[in-house]
Amino acid sequence: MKKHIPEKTVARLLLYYRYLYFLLQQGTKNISSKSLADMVEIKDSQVRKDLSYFGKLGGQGAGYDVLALRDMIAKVLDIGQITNVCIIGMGGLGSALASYKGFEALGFKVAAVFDNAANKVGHRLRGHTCLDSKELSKVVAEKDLKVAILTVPGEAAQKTSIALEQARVKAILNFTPVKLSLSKNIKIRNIDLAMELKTLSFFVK
Amino acid sequence: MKKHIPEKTVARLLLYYRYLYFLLQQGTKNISSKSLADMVEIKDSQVRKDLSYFGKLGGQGAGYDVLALRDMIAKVLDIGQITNVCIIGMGGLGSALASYKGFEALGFKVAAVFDNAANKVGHRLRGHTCLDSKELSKVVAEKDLKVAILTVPGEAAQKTSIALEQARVKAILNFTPVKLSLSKNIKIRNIDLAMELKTLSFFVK
DNA sequence: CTATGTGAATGGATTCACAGCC
DNA sequence: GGCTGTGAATCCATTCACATAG
Repeated sequence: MKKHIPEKTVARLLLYYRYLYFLLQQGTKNISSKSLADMVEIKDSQVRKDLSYFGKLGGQGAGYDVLALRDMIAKVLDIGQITNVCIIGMGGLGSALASYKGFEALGFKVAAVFDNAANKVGHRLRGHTCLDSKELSKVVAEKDLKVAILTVPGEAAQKTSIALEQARVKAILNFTPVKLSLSKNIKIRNIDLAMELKTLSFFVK
Repeated sequence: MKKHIPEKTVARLLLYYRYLYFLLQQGTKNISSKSLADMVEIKDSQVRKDLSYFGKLGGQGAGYDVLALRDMIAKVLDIGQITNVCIIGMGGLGSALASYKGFEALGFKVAAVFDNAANKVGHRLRGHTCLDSKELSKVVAEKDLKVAILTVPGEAAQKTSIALEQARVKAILNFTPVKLSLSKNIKIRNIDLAMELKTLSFFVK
């Protein structure tokens, strides 16, 4: 039971959640750290350590109650709550993410999409009316958006991210290969798809 | 100058490469580990440690030669070589990746795309004729594909990944939220977009 | 006797600090 | 003097191992 939770642990909680969800559907009531660890292909001690950040959850000698554990994780991760997000840059990737089912499944709702190309602004794209990037500040404030997904071309990334910061967004999921320089009040997570592919293929030898 | 190169180092090499490329265009001939580190927002010692895996590259007291360094990284990472990849699952995400410019920029070429839906197979999608997943083995062998991008729905992931293994693919970039169970001869890299978004938004509090 | 919760040990990556070379 | 290359020190995450509760 500590205060600071590592990022890796948060990521694993979600994996646990998915399996617990599945187990519940099957009617499984109880599970040991070992069984859960096997499903995720990690060590049982890792599971216990991760869970220990959140207090005593399992009866000793008896494993964990699946329902209680799932609910605890759901609460910690705010699963069940809807979180509104916006997407800036409706190119191929942005458009795909605008209708990505995986986000919905975790309670994310794409509440606004932006672009600055005249042939996109004002048009329906993947169920959303594309807004002009100029309206970012206004819309972010109106809808109280805290998280943005950045899928603009690299050249526009830094400029757009400054606009996001000014619009008081709290976090950016950055799909551009550009290192964003912003104040550290704003949390950034980078996903560089080409880099992932390159790193993967490097080890194929 | 060691033998085993950490994955994190490989990922950073690509960042260095991008900046070196840019510096060359500017006509910058020489750079210190400190300047390069500042651009990437890491410590200078990290840069030197990463580079030291590949031998002595910088004149001591004199920094690194931009051109030589860029070429070294290009060689290590096979930049300039075309690497053919395939995509399995032409939903929204798969389609977006099929025409993703970032891949091209690093020398990846989408050489085949697959799906098993009757309304997709045989049709042109993003410049590629969608092939039937049944032909995986045949096409992978013909085109000597080593890397696959997996963007099928979660339910189909494990089954499809087995087909990929049988087709002798060497690496999979897995966009499904499913933990693939395969032999360890096959290298897997997981990108769970919803998890990334969830992990990011967890820390917004 | 079983399986948790957690300090202690390990392992890996990052950072420091400085000897060595330009 | 300036800056690299690298062992040593540090930091953080994972794993071990065991006292403890049921």
